[in-house]
Amino acid sequence: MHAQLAVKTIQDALRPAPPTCGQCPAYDLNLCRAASEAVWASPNGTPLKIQQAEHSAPARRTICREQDLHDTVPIICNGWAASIIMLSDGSRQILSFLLPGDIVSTALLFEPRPHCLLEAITDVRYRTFRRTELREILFSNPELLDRLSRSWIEEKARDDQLIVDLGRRTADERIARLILGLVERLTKREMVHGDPLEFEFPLRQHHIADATGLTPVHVSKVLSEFRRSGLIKISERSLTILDPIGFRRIANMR
Amino acid sequence: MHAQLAVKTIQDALRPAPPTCGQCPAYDLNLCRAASEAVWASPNGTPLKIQQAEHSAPARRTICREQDLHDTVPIICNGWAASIIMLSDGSRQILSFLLPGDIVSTALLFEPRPHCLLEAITDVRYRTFRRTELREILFSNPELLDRLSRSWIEEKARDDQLIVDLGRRTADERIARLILGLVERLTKREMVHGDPLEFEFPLRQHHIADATGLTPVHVSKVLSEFRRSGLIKISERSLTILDPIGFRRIANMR
DNA sequence: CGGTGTCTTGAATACCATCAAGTCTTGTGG
DNA sequence: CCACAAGACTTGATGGTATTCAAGACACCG
Repeated sequence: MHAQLAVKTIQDALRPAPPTCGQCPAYDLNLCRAASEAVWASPNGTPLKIQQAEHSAPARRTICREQDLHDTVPIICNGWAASIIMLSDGSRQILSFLLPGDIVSTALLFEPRPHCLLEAITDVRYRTFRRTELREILFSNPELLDRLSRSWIEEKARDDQLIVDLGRRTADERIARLILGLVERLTKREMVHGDPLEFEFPLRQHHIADATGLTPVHVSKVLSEFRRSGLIKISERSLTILDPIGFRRIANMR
Repeated sequence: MHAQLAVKTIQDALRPAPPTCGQCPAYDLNLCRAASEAVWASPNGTPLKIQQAEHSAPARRTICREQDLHDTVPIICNGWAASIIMLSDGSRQILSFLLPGDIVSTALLFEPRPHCLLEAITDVRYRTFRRTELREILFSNPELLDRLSRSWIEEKARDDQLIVDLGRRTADERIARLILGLVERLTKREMVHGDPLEFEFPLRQHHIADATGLTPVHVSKVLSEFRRSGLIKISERSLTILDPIGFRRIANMR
């Protein structure tokens, strides 16, 4: 596999100015914003700004590999990404989809090795912070520590839910729950439009398959069935939930 | 369901003295030990010992429920427990088995609600620390913070592995990997005897089923097949791995 | 224009669940 | 101590869900 890294800071500088953090849909819940705004006391007493760098990766590009060592922690600014574990026979399991404002994994604050592949789904902009600095800042400020602990808890809760979904639910339930989980997270970021619920949906069916432990073929069949039942509509990389009540019923069959 | 809580500190006092922490098989990797030994500065400057209480629960008893609120964090001293998510149709998913020295979940340092059921598998002794105190201590001492971060990372890594196992592996692989994962953790605690590998194995087949997303019936069939192939032996609540190489091959089929 | 990636559909198959019956063990109360 | 009930495990028969295999339609891109 042709896994060229996508650190192209120089080219970025030549492109039209990227949106500022204030336009980030995750502005209010963003660790990145908090860290950027934070000022900390350096060892010699001078207040310092945290160092950061902005990067981008085109859709489908690998952002970092499982065995790479990094002294920086990435946070997604824009676009969708996925953290993925690959098996030797080529099958893949997506651990989580990363949306704007998400820290890739809170565990990265403590260890340099991500243990999973990070892949861009859409074009992605992301920011990296030096691990030691970021950790220092987050732990030295009670309000930031609180914010960190919430994202830690949320990360853990989503892992637990995924375990239950993969262990104990049918294909229909898994897929419906995946979509509703995304709706919830997108809603917090104000990336979902009103009634009926509609939002940008860049996932390919193979992404859904890799996230739900199914095959792309079966995902296709389930989604077709959802459409035939009038539950959802998918077109132009956009998803509409036509029957929220019926759809939630599928997701909560047990 | 008859889920009486098992906090019987008074009765405990009447029983023969429990083994000391020094005899805990997880002594060296134990957060509990570190916390117990730690001394911290109180608001008025006096050094304080952390408060803790010791409890016990008999096998099969619920230790705490998903909706309970606790201002304490439990750490297992002795015996096996499981954290479990229950679905409304009665099916269960075990998120993790808890062994001596394990903190139930690092997320409990930040939130009072466990989100999952905690159940004793064998008779269990456990210790509870006040959340605010424990957090304070762990975060104020760099060596303890390091220890905490390691157990956080390990917890995350095990969650990720479970997700992959449930999403992408067959029944044979899941069961073999569950057992080998336990061997690894028990070995660190010096709870595995030499060659051939043998150890106390208190899990019922329904525990294995709940942990691997299978049915007890199918677990029985797979284990029988493992025995017939001469890979393992189970008797008297004790498990022996007769053919480590063959068994690991099953666990790493992809 | 061929190539690649994406999605769909049908047929055959594998894996695991469900159902059912029976053995054996463990615990409990009379 | 025995009788009985409940839990744990096994085994076989049957069925359903999801996989695998295969072929074709369609869009997009260099």
